[in-house]
Amino acid sequence: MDAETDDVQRNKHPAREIDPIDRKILGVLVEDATISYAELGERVGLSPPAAHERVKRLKRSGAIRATSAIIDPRAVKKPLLAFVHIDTRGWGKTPELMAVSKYPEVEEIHTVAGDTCMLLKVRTEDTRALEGLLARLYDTPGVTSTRSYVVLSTYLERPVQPEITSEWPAPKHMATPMY
Amino acid sequence: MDAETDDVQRNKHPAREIDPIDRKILGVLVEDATISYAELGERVGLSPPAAHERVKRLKRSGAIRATSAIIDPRAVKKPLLAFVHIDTRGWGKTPELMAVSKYPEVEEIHTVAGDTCMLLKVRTEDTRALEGLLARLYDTPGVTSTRSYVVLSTYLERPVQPEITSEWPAPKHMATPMY
DNA sequence: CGTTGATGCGGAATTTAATTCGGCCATTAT
DNA sequence: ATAATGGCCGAATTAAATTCCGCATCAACG
Repeated sequence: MDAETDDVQRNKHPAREIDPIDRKILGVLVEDATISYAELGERVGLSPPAAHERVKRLKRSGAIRATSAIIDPRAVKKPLLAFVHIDTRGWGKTPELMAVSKYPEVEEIHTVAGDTCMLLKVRTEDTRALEGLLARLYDTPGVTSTRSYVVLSTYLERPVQPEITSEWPAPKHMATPMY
Repeated sequence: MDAETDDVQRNKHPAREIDPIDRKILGVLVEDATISYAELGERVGLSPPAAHERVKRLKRSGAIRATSAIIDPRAVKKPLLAFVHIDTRGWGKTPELMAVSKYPEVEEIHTVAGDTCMLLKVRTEDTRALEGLLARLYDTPGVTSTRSYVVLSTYLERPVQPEITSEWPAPKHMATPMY
């Protein structure tokens, strides 16, 4: 079982390497998921049915996990963005800690190495609601400390997860690391 | 000029409060942006044209900022997720710092209060590429120190920004803060 | 080499959905 | 009271998604 099968596949069908056209398609769909296949084909140089088939394959293979509307947080009254680092006893994913994922304020939960065990991305109506969330976290068995980073302003928040690039940008500085 | 006009409006048209049906629509669209208006209307209790008009309005008002395909980071060879905290001299948004937003590895840039000035969410192919990015950051004038949190595993990553709830979940613990 | 099978493509046809239109009802302002 | 507005529905029209073939390319295989 090679890396491809183990990684991307895992969840789904028979992989098949992502080619440059696929990357273009992904790039377009990240910007607008409701584009017509006619225009998508236009932009990537394919006929509408061909573009359609590519997209179907990308969905089947799991490369496209979902399509989603990007909501303005202010419109749903959750303008406050914060990152919360949590230290826990034992570093385990206990049921109590997992229950945190059911809080609607919590947008992401990751575990990271080092002192900080968990890292949350949360959105709330205001600092008062953030404090309420922190209170609930401290009530959660296993939580020993938290540190919050309240976002003052956001310069960049790309439409979605990874940035798609057709040609790989040469990381110029990588040739001369300085540490 | 009231808060609504100042906040949500700003970018766009004549606001008009988001009602429970709008919230339901947003919730559905966050889960799947390519659903047909027929089914959307079905789920929120409207006819297809009515649902269509609601969505158009939500887009015009800016509540729906965009639609996007959610890509599996492994499919585009960027399986490594990390959060990078950056301390800078002077706390200013200099052109050099803003140029960081052009790095394709960088998915989000926020400024936060406290010692840490900037907070980045980045995805790279591997730790080597992350180091390359850090090297570039250290080359950026104004950067004094960085701290990286490499994500070991992700428990939750909701399809998109804020969690949409039709009825507000009562924050039980908020009545008894403990600090 | 020639053959076979599989894959990806484009054009045309068909089915389905998006969009427009007109009229109705409720709420609000005059 | 009544006019005006906004939001909805059902029907009609337009546009797009999806299916259906036939063709070309490539690779494995005889």
